[in-house]
Amino acid sequence: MDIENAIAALNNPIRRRILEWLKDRSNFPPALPEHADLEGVCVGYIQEKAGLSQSTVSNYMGLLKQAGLVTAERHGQWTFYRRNEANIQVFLKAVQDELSKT
Amino acid sequence: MDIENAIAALNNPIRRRILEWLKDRSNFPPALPEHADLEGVCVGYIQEKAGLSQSTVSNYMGLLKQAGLVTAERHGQWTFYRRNEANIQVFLKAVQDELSKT
DNA sequence: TCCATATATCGAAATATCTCGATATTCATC
DNA sequence: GATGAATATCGAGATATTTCGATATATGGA
Repeated sequence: MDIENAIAALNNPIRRRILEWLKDRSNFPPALPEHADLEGVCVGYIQEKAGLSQSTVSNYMGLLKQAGLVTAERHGQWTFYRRNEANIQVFLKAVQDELSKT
Repeated sequence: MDIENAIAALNNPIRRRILEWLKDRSNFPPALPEHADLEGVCVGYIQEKAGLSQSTVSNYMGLLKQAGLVTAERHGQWTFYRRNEANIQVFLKAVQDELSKT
């Protein structure tokens, strides 16, 4: 958990929005039947929702992953991204500890 | 309290460090006798501690102020900056609300 | 009024980020 | 092994940030 990378990754409204969307799978189209049991959302769905180019969204997800805010799992030709809830909490605690006075 | 500006202001290790230093007045040289009753730290002291140019530090403090993380008070030729604890808490709450899942 | 001090603002060069289209890689299917 | 689909990586132009020195502004004192 790198607070430096995490803040940089969060310093962009669309990346923050993606993290919010990923809170709820129902923000995206239903998974394909063969993916019904898998967690996370594929890049294509995120791209469609964000309205940015494929390469930009892939890059964004890479930044979020490098920051530890999401995890990636490959299944066939798809990469499924989902929030890393534990690390997000670690980050929030770290920011709170750094910013709070006492 | 603008979460957008605040994250941008915090996306810099020295600005975050300045906010930490400002938690405790004793991180800086003692105030001049005529300022003994005033809150906050003047730009010169912050500059000295940060080891950056005067214009850079003035710019940094302006960014932190615009983000609502500090307040500025002019007294004579000095500007005294101090943390805006209330807004910092508001910011922390906002980030928590935006990032936390539930 | 003139000068020194503290801070703010300006202009610019170096670097980083954003965002894209093009290309490469990976994997499933025929 | 050729093809198509999903994703990653590359290279580049546009824009933003960093940081500085120089200059402007404000204030207090001789």
